[in-house]
Amino acid sequence: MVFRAPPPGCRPSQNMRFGPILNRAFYERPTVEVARGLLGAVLVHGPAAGMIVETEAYLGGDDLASHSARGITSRTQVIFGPPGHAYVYLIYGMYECLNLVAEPPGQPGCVLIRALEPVNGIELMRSRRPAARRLGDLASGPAKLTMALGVTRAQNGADVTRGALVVRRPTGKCAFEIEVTPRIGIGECADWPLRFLIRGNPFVSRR
DNA sequence: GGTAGGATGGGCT
DNA sequence: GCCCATCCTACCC
Repeated sequence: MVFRAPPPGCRPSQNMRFGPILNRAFYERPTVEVARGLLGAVLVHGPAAGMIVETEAYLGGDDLASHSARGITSRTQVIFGPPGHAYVYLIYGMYECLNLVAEPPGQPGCVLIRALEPVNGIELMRSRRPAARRLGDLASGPAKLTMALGVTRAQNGADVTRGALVVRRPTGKCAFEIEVTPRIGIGECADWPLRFLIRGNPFVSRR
């Protein structure tokens, strides 16, 4: 199967070289700053990689949409731990979603990665995502991208500042505007403006 | 182009 | 027992 070429615009080049790994200090900041800062960065898992084009912030305090809202449990303890770690959870009994923990240790806050623009290892991603018919379907959703990258609950609690699963700065310049909308698929706090996406990027989960 | 409905299991009341 | 931070298929314009 031949994928249609991606449209022109602010695109990462395929087989691009990446910059340095985002370090602990990057994540040890307010969750919204981390969510915005992750846009344009490259999520790498082994040979597969994609540029982050859509994120959502899940806060502490009175954000009742957050899994951390009802306190520390065996599932949510990672969110209260040190920043720069992966929080991966099972959703609808079938799919897995990847978050990156923000805020100082002890303070809850995490960023859901909602969509990637595939960059490297696209054939491998295709083999992991047989249902994807177009390049734009490969990683354009929180569970699609974990399938494409091979991320599972085995990575829950993993340190994303070192190891197989990391986030890197892109090299070179890539200017874009950040669009802000309410988060998708939640009941509580449904109108809070905590979804961030690269404006005009065709690989987001929805417009 | 669009959407209704089903899959499927862990977390929490 | 109910609720999901979802995706895919079938079916209908």
